Amino acid sequence: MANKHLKIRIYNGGTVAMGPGKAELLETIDTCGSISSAAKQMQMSYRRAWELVDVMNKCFNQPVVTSASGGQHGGGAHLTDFGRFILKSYRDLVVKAQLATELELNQILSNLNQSE
Amino acid sequence: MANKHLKIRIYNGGTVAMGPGKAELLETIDTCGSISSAAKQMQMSYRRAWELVDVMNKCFNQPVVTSASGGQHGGGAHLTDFGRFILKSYRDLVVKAQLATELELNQILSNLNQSE
DNA sequence: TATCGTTATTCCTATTTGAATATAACGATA
DNA sequence: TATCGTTATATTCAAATAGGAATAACGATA
Repeated sequence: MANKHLKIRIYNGGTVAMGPGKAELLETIDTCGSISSAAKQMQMSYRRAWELVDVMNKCFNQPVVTSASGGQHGGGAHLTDFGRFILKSYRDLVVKAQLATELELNQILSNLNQSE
Repeated sequence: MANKHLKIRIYNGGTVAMGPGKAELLETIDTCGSISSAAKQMQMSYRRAWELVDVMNKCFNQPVVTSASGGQHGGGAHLTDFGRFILKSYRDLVVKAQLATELELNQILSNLNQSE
């Protein structure tokens, strides 16, 4: 039953500004301190991780992640306060949505076949 | 600001059982009476519309759409009572989710750049 | 100034997706 | 039984997407 679930994405025009994957990436960058190590931990190419960050930074009116190259450890990336704010808003949004729609969600999920 | 919005999809494993596009298709089939005319109205290929219906019918433990070929007008398709039930559940779910997350949604949407 | 791991970017290829086309089957009706 | 518009399905081709590999730039440190 863990494979039946709800996903919420927030769009800016045709592009996803925030969603499950981007939120997870932000959290992983926060704990890892760099895009590359976050990508490795999430088993995602650096290219893709960087692109997701780029999309977010371009969608919002402030950067959610700042980064620098060079230095002793090659550089790194970290969430901005704004990034933390957006991330928390999204996480809260998902939780509240799940709570508020328990009835309807269950009406749908309980009628799904098993998958995988 | 109409281009900033939230989309909710419900997954059965890796496949989308219900989402904005499938819900709209169900409504259009309901008013049109056939997959082909619904596809035409939504400017979507018949092949794609049929596939979306097929995915839904396979995801759920009962069909959401039944169809028949042949007859005076070539046949047609219509929503089952179960299909109407799932559709209404999804529509209610989306409305309730929006209402319950107004604060967080606005915190995110208000920080998005304009797009298009 | 050489080293290091990371950021940032480009290029090319493989895979996936989507659309268009074609065709058979269907069955109520005239 | 001929007609009709639809369902259902396969095939092919173009387009979009994803992924991998390669490389330059960066800057603190030794």
